[in-house]
Amino acid sequence: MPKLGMEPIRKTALVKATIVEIGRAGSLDVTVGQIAKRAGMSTALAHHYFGGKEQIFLAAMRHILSLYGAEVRGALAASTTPEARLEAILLASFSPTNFRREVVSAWLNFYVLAQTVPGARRLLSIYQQRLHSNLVHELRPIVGARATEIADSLGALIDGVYLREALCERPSDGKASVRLVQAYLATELAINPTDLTEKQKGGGR
Amino acid sequence: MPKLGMEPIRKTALVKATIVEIGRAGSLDVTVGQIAKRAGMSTALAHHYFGGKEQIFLAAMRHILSLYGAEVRGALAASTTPEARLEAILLASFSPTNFRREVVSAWLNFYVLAQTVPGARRLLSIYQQRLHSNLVHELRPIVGARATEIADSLGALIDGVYLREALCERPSDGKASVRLVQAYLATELAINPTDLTEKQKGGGR
DNA sequence: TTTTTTGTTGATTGACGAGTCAATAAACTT
DNA sequence: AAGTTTATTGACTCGTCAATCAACAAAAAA
Repeated sequence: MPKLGMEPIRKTALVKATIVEIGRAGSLDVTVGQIAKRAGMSTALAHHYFGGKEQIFLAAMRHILSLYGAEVRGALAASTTPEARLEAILLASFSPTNFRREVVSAWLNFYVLAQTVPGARRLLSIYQQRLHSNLVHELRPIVGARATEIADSLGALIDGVYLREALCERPSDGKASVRLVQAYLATELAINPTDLTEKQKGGGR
Repeated sequence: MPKLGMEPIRKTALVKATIVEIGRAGSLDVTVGQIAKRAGMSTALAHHYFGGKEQIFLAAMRHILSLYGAEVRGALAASTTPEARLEAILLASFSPTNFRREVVSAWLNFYVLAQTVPGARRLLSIYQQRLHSNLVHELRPIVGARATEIADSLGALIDGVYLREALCERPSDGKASVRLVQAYLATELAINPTDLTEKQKGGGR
């Protein structure tokens, strides 16, 4: 039955299966056999297309990251004001696509993977840098010099929310998470004008 | 050479070795052999005292958690005002003891462990609850009803900072982390009066 | 039609690792 | 002194799993 052009199909099947299996297992202790089985093929074929387990993992990570990236890009393109664009980034981060249980679990495990596999670390660094620069870009016009600082906090906060989501047994609640992060952001933005006004009035308190 | 009363000595040696090894490996893929070797004994002895790998891991987790707990308790006892006690909690969270590379890495991996091992999950839940209630207790007199909400954010933020610390290759910088979290806290506390005033003026959004 | 490329798998290899066991030895009890 | 408890380990079992290989099938190229 060898239809041609199987490679991309099989690869994406494997990648998706990998994410599901990692999500199910809650760890990277997932055998190539499990992944291959879920993807509907033999372990040999998985090795044939990817060469090794590590590369399967990296491909899965790349997939998650690119899904996330695409969603952010789309959301950004649809917004105009910095405020709206900030919200768009948050919304994308906690969208149903990215905030599914398995995905969050996979995400957490990729953090672990990044500790040992340089390739994984590189991917994660890129994601962090992009998030950071996106945030800074939108924050700058609103809060000026404090942009980087706030972006750091926001980044950490988002990661923290992900982390806690991975642990709690309730089904994911993106809404609540967005609200939490938005509340932080609102606070941070709300205090800024005050701060500025006070400074203009001449009174650094 | 069988001196008596070895059990506690060997157990703590194993626990410490476990944390070191997990920190070094950056994952839970650590063999009992590695742990035992670092602790200066045979694998058989490790099994003899703990019964199995999982129990060694749990003991290590309990150890980290109790270290952290002790430090928080001590810091709390030495402070009086809610503000000082809040700061004390942060300081303890990022103290050199708890914010060492290996410990942070172990911490991250315990999050992963908690996904699959109920015992680990229980331990982590206890930690989270305690942190949360500690924070709420100190926040309540300052921010009233917003206490739980802020405590949630703070908890997530702390975890997030830990997460990022585990990844970045620079040596741990507790100072900077405390500063980041404190900045958030300061913002949150600073805006509170304003918020109240606005609400009293009639604008619940 | 032969040949080559692409797809596919069952079976095998080789390594590694958790947990067990039997054996040895020193201390403590009676 | 004989027996019991505690400490300790080398050697072994048993399972698992990543990776490889040889072989087969079908489409494409020659």
